[in-house]
Amino acid sequence: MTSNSHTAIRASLLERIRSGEWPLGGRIPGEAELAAEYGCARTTLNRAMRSLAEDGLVVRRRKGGTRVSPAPARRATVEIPLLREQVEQTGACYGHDVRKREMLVPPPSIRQRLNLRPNQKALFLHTVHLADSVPFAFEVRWVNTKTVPQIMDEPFTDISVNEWLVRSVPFSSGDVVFAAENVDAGTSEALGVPEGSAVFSIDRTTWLGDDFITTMKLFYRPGFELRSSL
Amino acid sequence: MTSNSHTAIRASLLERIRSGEWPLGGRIPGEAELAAEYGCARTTLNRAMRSLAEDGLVVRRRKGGTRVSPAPARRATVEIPLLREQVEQTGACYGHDVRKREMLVPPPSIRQRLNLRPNQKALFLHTVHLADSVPFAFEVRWVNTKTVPQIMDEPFTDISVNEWLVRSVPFSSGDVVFAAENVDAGTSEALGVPEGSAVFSIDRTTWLGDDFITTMKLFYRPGFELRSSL
DNA sequence: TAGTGGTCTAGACCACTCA
DNA sequence: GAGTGGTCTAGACCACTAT
Repeated sequence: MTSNSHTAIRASLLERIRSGEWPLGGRIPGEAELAAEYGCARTTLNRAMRSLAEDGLVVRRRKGGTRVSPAPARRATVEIPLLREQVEQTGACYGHDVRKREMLVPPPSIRQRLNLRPNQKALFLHTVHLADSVPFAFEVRWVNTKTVPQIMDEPFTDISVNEWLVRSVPFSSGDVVFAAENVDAGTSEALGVPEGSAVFSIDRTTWLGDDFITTMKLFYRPGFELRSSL
Repeated sequence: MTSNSHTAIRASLLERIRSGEWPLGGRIPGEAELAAEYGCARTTLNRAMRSLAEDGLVVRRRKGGTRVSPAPARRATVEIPLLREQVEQTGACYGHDVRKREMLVPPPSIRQRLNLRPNQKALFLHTVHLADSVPFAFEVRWVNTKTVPQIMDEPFTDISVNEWLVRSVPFSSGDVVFAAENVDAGTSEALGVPEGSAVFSIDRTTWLGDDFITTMKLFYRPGFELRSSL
């Protein structure tokens, strides 16, 4: 049990919201008043209330005061761990197999995403991620070698492209798209599942500042679930 | 452009990480030192650095100091809006159709999730969510009427069960599971798609304090994508 | 225009943990 | 034991916006 003041106050405020003391959409007393009630500095109360606001539970406006959010933001935070960790968490042994690795001129859709010039080549990779030697996920990736030239010297025998990038590129922002798809022939073969099976896919593009690094699509073995909490 | 001190400092720190000034896994100067460098109070620098830590970009430990995270947490925050809003964002007109509504004794798996006694009934609902009169998502839901008795009096003609719950229950925590599935006969009929199509599903259970409220499974029309950013 | 949250400061003490 | 982040305070000024 964490028992800082701001944590405890946050919990107390949350309880008062849950109990209905402050109804949905209703106004909550001001910071000064509550700080006096809790016997703390306004700064401390502010931190607790700000935390609730960041979670979308209350809406705050200068002069307008703080209100209980009438429709709390349903925001789920999903962890996207390294595939190796994901596999090892299930107790299985991780492995990976690079099925394809070549320099190619990408199709227009990818070229645009990676912000490449026409006819400029990029590194194209197919990787099968294994859990106890059974296919766990199939990865199709394009890497912008202009941004990450060192990647050309990597054998990817010990660590996967996925992991190499995470551990080599300082910090990158990115877009993610989750979807469900019926697998095509190539993917079904790589995953060892019947064609048409429903697979969970994650399509991710990352960049560093203004420089595009990589775009990747990952198809998980049927039965895969992405868990989270609200 | 937001230009508070802590926001600006956070951005500056992030830039210094990206630039490689502080390498992956490397140690960052202490708060006191950086505060002096930026000419601000330690509190302000602390807030900026804490924000980076919350995003998983740096790892902080007392005495150990602050280090650039060697493998930044890949954490995506996904918004789970009301279905109505989700539909309206696409420019379509929202509608919903309650296909089934009855009090039933739930199967054991659901009974356990809702924490009900054996033979205790719960409200069972089938709802089809429509976008311009075309099925957009199919919802199967169980509601614990002991926790939310008022729901029995609701007609759900104007607003959907989904929305009624969001607007009536103060705040709830919950679990969410995202998956991909080949639709079964009943769902394919409700969505008007061929049996076996890959659909994106969200399975969500919510509760208020220790009281379970509802558990729901939502199947989206094929082609649905959940977008997010890192 | 006045009230409310947003931010910042300077200083203090504490808790954790590395050496 | 000592260094570093975690937290708290009391007070101040500012920015936004409801009335």
